Amino acid sequence: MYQEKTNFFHQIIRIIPPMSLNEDLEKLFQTLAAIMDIRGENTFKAIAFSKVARVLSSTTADIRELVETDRLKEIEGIGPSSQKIIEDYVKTGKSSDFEEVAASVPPGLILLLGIPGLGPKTIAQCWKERNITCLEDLVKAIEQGKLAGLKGIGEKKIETIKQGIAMRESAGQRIGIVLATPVAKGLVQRLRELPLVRAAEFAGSLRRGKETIGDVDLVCAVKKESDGPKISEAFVKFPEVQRVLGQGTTKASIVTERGLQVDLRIVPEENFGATLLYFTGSKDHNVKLRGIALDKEMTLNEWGLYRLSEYDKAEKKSGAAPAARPVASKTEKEIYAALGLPYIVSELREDRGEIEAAEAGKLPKLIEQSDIRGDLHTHTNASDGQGTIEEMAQAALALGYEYLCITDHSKSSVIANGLSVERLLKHIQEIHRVSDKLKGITLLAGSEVDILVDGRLDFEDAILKELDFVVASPHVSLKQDAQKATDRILRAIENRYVNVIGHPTGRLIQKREGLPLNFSAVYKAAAQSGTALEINSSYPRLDLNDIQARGAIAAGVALTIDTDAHNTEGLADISYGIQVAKRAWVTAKDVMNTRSLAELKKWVKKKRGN
DNA sequence: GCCGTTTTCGGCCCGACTGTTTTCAGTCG
Repeated sequence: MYQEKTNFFHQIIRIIPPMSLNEDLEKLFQTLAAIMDIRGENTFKAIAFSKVARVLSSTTADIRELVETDRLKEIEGIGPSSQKIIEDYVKTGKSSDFEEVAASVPPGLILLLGIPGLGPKTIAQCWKERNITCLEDLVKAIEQGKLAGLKGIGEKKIETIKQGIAMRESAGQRIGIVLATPVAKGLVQRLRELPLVRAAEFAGSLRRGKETIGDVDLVCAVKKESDGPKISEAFVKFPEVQRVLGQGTTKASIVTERGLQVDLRIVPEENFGATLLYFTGSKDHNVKLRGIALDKEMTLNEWGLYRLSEYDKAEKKSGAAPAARPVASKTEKEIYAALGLPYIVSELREDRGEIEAAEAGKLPKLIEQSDIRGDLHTHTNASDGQGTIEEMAQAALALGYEYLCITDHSKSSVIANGLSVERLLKHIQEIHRVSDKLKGITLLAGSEVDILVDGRLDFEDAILKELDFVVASPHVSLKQDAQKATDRILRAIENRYVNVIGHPTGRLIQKREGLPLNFSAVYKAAAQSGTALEINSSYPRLDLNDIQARGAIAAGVALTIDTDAHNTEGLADISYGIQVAKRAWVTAKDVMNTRSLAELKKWVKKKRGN
């Protein structure tokens, strides 16, 4: 049933959007969904609009082009109403349909939906019966006791809302995976060491490899239900725990010293796979799986996959598995199999076509860390790194790499102690000298040459020519407009000595937007010239991101996955780049540093044209 | 609002928890 859509998706994926339009429309449809909720319209209207928002946020299709060629309606989830809104917006920069709806609800109410414990029904009630139209009104109403008397709202509810507002105001923003991953892995390790524990994993967006997360979800399996309390008891006493938020027989919730909230669920081992699947998400992925289950007259929940006929008759009590024999529940793999699907790795579970691809037997064989044969973007103490050439080489050797490219900064990066031409030429010799000395690994003499504001490079071609490999990266002037930024990167791509564009946008997660590139043009030039784009694995770069990297490979662009390591430990960050690559559907053949050294050299030579 | 190889109308994923209730509505993930 998804075949046709899948084929279409593969066709349109070749065209890439200017990000801002997609983001604008995403926000518009999110708002529309929120308004539907507050107005109390059919819930499925809101769900339909939020689905449009999500589809737009995760597509690599060029919306403008889809509008021009009248193919918008071919995207699953976009019906006539949404189509009209998108078309109007693309053509005129606004949508009268949207504005009309938006005018029906005070804009301040939409922000209230972000308060935990406060939902659309209550917000609508506050608005209609107490004339509350924004956060300030709400705070005042609570202070003056004006919420009392509303149907279904008692003292406790008001207290919940108050706490929700406070929580939102002090809300720690989302936490980077680079902080959360070690904590989660440490806790999982401790759980596994407990005598009664049969299995433990982290779930949630952390397991899906998202770049930031809200909290950490852990799932832990025990032999029998009655073991739960002991695990819960032990968990809240782990040394990382700073504060205990809640502790029950099947779940516990704590905060670590860095303010990271961790929720633990404890289930019998026969339900472990179902619970892990459920809490790994994404929600949209799970919704689709449940739909498939229903098509097969089964039902999927956090306890397992059950035949509807048996499930309906079974006795159910809260907090325990239903008294029916599941079709599958112990492992995720068994559940997917029972649904007629191959196993889908967690990084793909975003409802971005993975279920349709799985049904069609077209899931890609994703890249693994073990496919990486070398790192092509690393620094030493010659510029702003901390290790010597040899120390970096030994660390790369320990990772099993065949080659390592040393790419210290170029002369304009003064703050980073960038190399002058003279220093660079000596550095090249030194890299080759160390390489000759070492067994088991080859060092390439490279440079991370600055892409200057107008796209010129920081070294002349005559110098670049002396290098084995060139990474060109933007470091300054990262607030250019789209035209200037794109021209700048295109000019660098066209240079025959440039092999990779390093961290192409220069963004920093949660800190800096980066260059607003016209990716469609960048991909085209990169593919035609034989220039790779980098997935920079160091946090908070992760640049390209998952959507951009997926667009790149669909456009036939080669990638590299590098760490930009500034010390020996930094080389291990490759795992984060691999996660981004997996989320981008990247296979080993899409990535240049999975190739042998000979192939890599051949590729460099080809672009140089000699 | 969106969708369709049993449907162009009538469905649309599921359970836990909380608070306000006396059988349920709202919120959340």
